[in-house]
Amino acid sequence: MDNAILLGDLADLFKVFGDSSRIRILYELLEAESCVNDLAQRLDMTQSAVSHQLKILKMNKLVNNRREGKQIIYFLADDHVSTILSMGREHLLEGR
Amino acid sequence: MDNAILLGDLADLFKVFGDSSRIRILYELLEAESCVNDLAQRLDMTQSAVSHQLKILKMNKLVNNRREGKQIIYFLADDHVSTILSMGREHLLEGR
DNA sequence: CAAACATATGAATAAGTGTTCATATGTAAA
DNA sequence: TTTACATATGAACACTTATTCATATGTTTG
Repeated sequence: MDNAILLGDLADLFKVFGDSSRIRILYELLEAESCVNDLAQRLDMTQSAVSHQLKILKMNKLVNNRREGKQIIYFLADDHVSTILSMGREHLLEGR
Repeated sequence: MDNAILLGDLADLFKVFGDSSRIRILYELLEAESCVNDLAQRLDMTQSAVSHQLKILKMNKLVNNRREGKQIIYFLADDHVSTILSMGREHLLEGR
């Protein structure tokens, strides 16, 4: 058995969380799944910028999507996302 | 009461984890507290590079240090560090 | 106090990255 | 099959950042 994880991969995963635009997208999706334009509007970002970031989130399996008519609905891939975010929050809260 | 966390701060925290040098340092410290030169040797990094990264880890309260004679011993600040690392590992392991 | 050892720091450089702009792809409606 | 809508993509630019090199700070030993 080989449970070993490449530390580089681990760093790459955290790198995804290390951008405030992506964090804000994840938080939005934590509340409700939504399409690209809705995210862009709510976060006051360009449609292009959101799309670029969603691609990165998807590649890292943090979000998934499905087509629904014209639009594409994005949603969180699993609950690791919210767990990881919570751990980060806790660390910040205790460091006050 | 205000439990709110600035999402930018959260991103900044994860940014710290998003570098393989820092992750490797944290993993070494997870096994045993150590001084700068030992880390540099074991990780095959410059003493300067290690020192620079330790400074960032310290600023973010992920590690602490104490002086012991000539050398300065670094160690993990709390167990959030290992918890956060574990969450990341789990996500990677399940995505296979 | 001087020499040796351990760590920290600052400037410079190279590599990586997020956003914007323009445009392409793909889907639904007329 | 045009037209309009929703999203994706690629190139360019500005910005951040990790490492290296040289050197400074601080501690112990002779």
